[in-house]
Amino acid sequence: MPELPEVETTRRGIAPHVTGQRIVRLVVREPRLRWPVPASLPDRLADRRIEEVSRRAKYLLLTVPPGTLILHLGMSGSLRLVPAVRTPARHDHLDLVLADGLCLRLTDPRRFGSVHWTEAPPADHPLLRGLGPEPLADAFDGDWLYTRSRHRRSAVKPFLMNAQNVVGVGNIYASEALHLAGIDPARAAGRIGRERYRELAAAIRTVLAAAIEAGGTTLRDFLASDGRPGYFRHHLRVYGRAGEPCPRCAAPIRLRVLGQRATYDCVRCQH
DNA sequence: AATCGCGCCTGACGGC
DNA sequence: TGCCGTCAGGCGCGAT
Repeated sequence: MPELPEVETTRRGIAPHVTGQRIVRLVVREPRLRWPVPASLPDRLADRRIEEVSRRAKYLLLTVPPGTLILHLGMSGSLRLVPAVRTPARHDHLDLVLADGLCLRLTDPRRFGSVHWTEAPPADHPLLRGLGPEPLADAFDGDWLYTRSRHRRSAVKPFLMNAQNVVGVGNIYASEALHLAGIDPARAAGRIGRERYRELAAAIRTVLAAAIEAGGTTLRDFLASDGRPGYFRHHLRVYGRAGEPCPRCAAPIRLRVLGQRATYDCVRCQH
């Protein structure tokens, strides 16, 4: 399931191949994604050039003057570069066919992903407008989290997963970062002090950077643009490890449901 | 204003 | 073996 590291892995994988390439055409085989793929999209993209591939939160942004193609991978989506002549498989919903004979192929079994086109600055798009800071950027730190969390009564884990507070921290990395920082995921966000938020912000950066380094986390279906899985799964400290010993104190890892999400923590060393 | 709960969708998995 | 019910999971949205 693509979280920020998986999307960044995808961006890094495709950028060298697609940057500067001319789009021959867009082939839409299945427009029924989370939102319908705009019918006008093929006309807008044909014969245009991809200038840049960037990322905001979990959105991939392809700069294609005069606009921007915005892609979200949902939770089962992946983008791969394949020969345009390769026969598409069942969940290969669209192909961005490039001038060099390859195509960028979007595969998404659950169809929670989406594709958007905007000719305004992408930051103004309704889906991006309200997003919080990038966790790996300077604008994100413990002081920001501390300020944002005052008087919040919700648990810190769903607080972290709220993209208005910080983007890109999904279910896996929220559990991981809270373990690294020694914070109980169920603790009220408003009852955590400034210093602990500084530790938490550092833990988020550490976990995300390490996950990007490992090529993301593959649980079931995430594949990078070259078709290889991510290897961060082997580095996960608590996620998916209920009953196993905590890597820090050896007490058992617990599985709870918090905000309707599976949440893993150590019964002893997170407070 | 903050928070909760729903629904989208498929594949995996467990029970029988 | 095969069928069927259940569930995860990102995230926007409507309800509270």
